[in-house]
Amino acid sequence: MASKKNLQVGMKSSNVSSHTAVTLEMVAQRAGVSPSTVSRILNGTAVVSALKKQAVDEAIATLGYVPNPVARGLAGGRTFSIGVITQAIDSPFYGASLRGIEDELDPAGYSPLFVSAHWNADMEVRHIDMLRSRRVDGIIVLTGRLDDQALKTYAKSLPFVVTGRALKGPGLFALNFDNFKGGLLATRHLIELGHQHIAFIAGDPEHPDAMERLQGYQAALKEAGLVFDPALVIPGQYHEESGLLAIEALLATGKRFTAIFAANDQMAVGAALGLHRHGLRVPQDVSLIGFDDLPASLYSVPPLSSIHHPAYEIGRQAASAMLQLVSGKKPNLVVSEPVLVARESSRRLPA
Amino acid sequence: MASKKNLQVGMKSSNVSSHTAVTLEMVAQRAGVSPSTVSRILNGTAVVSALKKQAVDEAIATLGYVPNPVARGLAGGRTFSIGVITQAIDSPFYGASLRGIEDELDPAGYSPLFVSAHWNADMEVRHIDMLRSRRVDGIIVLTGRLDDQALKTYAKSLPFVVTGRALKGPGLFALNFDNFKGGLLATRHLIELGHQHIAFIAGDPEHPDAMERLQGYQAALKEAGLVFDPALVIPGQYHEESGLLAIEALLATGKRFTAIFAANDQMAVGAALGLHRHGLRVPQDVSLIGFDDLPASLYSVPPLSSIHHPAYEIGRQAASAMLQLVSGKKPNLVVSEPVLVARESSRRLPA
DNA sequence: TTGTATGCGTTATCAG
DNA sequence: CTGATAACGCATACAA
Repeated sequence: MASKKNLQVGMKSSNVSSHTAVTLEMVAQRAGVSPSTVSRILNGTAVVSALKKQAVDEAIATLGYVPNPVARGLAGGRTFSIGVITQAIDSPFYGASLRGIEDELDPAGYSPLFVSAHWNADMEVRHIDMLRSRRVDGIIVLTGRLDDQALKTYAKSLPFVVTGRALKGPGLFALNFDNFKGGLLATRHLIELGHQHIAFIAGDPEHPDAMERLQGYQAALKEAGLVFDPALVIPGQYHEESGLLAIEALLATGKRFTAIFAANDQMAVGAALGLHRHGLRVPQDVSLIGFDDLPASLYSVPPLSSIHHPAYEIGRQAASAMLQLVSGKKPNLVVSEPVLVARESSRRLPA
Repeated sequence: MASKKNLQVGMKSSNVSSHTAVTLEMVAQRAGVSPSTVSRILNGTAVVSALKKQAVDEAIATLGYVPNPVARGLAGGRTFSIGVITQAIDSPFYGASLRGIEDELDPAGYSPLFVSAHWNADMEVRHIDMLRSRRVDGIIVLTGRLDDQALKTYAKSLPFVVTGRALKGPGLFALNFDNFKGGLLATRHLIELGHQHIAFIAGDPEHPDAMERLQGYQAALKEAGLVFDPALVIPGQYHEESGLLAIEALLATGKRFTAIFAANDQMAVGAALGLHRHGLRVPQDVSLIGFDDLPASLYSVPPLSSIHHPAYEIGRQAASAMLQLVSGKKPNLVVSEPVLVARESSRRLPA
């Protein structure tokens, strides 16, 4: 009993708990049962008499016992830790997902182990091996670069949850977001505002989602009967610098454009600065819309119109799916749809 | 032996490594030595004959042996994992520090265990307990809320590295940043530009660093012979919303001001939007400077002047210090000084 | 239902 | 210098 101990030792009351060296064995002794019984109760492995369960629960409470995840891991049991492979630990977009994962895992007693792969498939493999050597109970991969087949193979021996792709397989769950539709919505928005010359700042062609957004853009153009001009599509790399550079490239073409759709908010922000540098005002001279709806986009000048991409929710869902996977259930989740968030960076084209 | 098994099963070769079940014992057998010897070589615990070392190294290489951190942890050895307590896993500022920590720890074979305490001392305590139960080799606390005494007590049983405070103690290393000087530099910059009515958007009074920045602001005013007007100091919470609200509050006072120093970039960005909403241009009508120099500040419209706060470096240094601490050395690092980064949001006051 | 014995992969403590 | 042997804390076949 913590209070009793404090009394005995006469130690100065403090919120610093001395490291709990309370073992399962001690609990067993206190409760007058065998260690296995305690283990059974802890894991629900088998049915035990209500009486003993009582005693054990009490012992656990008074002793303040907390299982040692390390020992559990070694014994072949679970480590209660989930590996999470993100691309950059400081990404403004994935950051929200990480928070979602953390929020979902924590109450369940699981700890996330975050690692960054920097868009590098080899590093992803290295990290997966590392995570397995640490005996994580499962791995969540946020938009990885690993090919689907490799992922499927991995999933045979360890639960996997992946975002950003459509996949199915045993021990594998995928959460895909409709990037095509997002691209469609963004472009439609601009078109409905009267714009007919819409430039597109593309994401890295290596990213499937970037390509899907481009296709959405093209589809919207087509359904509106507008011509698709490849010269108005500027390549980018999903970061601010790309947006800035894209404006230069765009202006250099001499083509007319009254609106820009950037494949993500970071590039949109860069584009806004590029426009500003050339004395072009947003939205008076050029309408601008991004994609992802980063928290910061609400505070850009002017606030950026965007396509909401529920990163936090996706994180929670991925973690939730993982929790179900590790407990043998089959995840059953629907990912939310992209939705347009019209703010001040886009406006109707003056007649 | 993995290769033999593969042969038997005739399994398709793939780049997905089947989980390395290569144990230290197998290495020992292959090398014709005892497990203890292998362990010694691995940890440099004792001197072994060059000959045996050769054999063991070879066995390790050919077998592709990789130590099991979990077993190491249980055996009382190190887990090669470092707990990192940040305040929000998706903070734009701390994100850079996390990356620094990751970059420094990874090559050393250590893994960070990131957890968020959300500026809550109780949660910090909970996380520390959790991390200890996971047998981390040390804990890095990024600007925690825990009181110094508690931290010192914890550090007696486990290496701690803390940022954002000045502390000393056994097994404890603190990396403090000179926020006062930063505040001084920012304000001086504005004064040198001819501004005499400088508002200050303060950070949360609960944060010591926020108070230090305020003091720097006051000191700069004083050394320039300018009067300190408390009405020009608006409270804030370090987030964008605060900046936005601060502008309203500032304007409501009716006081004159030609420049604003926000205690961090996030509030500066919010302030920029607030100014924009009132038709006030930055920097033509109001000069603005932030603090922290977030990566995104380079791309705000206009690019934000700020005080560079080397978050990434601090992360690396914290991790480096931890690495030294766990290996019994005494860290010897100097934290870099704040430096002014003048961009386009601040300009000379027209005569 | 419950207890006993064994093993998980390493490190650490002993003897030699 | 090196090799047995005992923990580390828990889960789990195997017995009872």
